[in-house]
Amino acid sequence: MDGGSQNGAYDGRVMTEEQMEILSKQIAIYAAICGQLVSLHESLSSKLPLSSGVDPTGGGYFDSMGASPSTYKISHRHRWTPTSMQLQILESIYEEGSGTPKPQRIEEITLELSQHGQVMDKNVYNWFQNRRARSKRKQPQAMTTTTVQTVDAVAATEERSYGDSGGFESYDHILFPSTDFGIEHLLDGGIFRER
Amino acid sequence: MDGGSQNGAYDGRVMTEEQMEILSKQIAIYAAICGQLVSLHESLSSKLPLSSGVDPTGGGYFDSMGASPSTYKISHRHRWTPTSMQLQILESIYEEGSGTPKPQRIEEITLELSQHGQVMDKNVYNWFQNRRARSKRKQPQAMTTTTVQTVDAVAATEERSYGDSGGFESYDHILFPSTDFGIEHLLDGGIFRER
DNA sequence: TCTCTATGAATGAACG
DNA sequence: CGTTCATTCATAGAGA
Repeated sequence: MDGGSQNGAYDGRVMTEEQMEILSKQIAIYAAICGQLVSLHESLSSKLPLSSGVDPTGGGYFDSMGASPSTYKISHRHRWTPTSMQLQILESIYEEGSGTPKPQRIEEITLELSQHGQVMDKNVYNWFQNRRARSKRKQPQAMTTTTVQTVDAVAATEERSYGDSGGFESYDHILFPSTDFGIEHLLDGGIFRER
Repeated sequence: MDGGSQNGAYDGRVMTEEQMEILSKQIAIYAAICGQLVSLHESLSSKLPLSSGVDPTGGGYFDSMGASPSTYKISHRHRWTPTSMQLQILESIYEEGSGTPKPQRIEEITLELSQHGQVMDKNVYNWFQNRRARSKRKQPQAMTTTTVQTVDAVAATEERSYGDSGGFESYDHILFPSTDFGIEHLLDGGIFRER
């Protein structure tokens, strides 16, 4: 990336660290998703028995399933870490208005999440608990107009436009949204291209 | 694995309805994710990397100032650094016997500290948490100066052992995979575009 | 400059 | 539920 404006002692228009960080995160999620997408594609298009609990990319932190069944020492890599996908789903559900995670609902969510990585009910429960607790503990400390070149206030406009209809409960709801990205472009260019 | 089209003895190179369906599914998921990605971006881009997304507090980040005589860089967000004054106060309070400062107390302390530099209660909270955790870990080990490294080394070793099963344990591994997706393209087209 | 350490911050899990 | 503990990640600053 040429960056261009490298003239001078101070370059202002290249990415800031912050943006870089954000970008990284996005790419991370994007990459993870794409990986799963590919897996899904392979599974489905070859009509393989799509066994439950496909764990392609998202959650490799569990060293359980794998090489030696006899020597599964369940290394103490405790502490479940939600995958990007799982996080998205969880947040969606959280904002779904149902601020109260019903005990039965937990299981449903768990089931859904387990499609993207290993999860237990307890994890989901904890997550919601923490989430709520955390939300409440927000500091009334007013920001002193730090304005780190905050890009847009558009967030307010489009914010959570997806959360109202209870979308992520099952895939049926998101199967055919009004997509109109440059799909062909993407397909042709990168995702589906084999390397 | 290509054939096997069961409905109809027709095996061609064009897409079958089934495949079409699959593709649609994939695209749908992809689209949904991208939508959330944008939301995530909006959340993140306004402030620090709060991976959980919603933190409207806009808790401004700032840089330590005051004590350090020469260099104060206002542009570096991230990581509050307590001034020496603040440190003294904090330590005093810490030793005051109140091993666990109550949440309300935190605010008082924050107020007090803010007289000597910018602080947020979150910072104070974290400080006490870390302080206590740190003390506790040093105690049980009669480490005589050199042992510290040993322990750390062991820990480090154990930590670094992840990634064997495909490696998605932490973001580090998926932040920049060998992606070939035209990132710049995407950026230019949508995510980072201001509107 | 590069590395290593100290420590602020994030968060899953647990306690009352 | 609210609060606290434990573990881990990331980064600023010191040292080589």
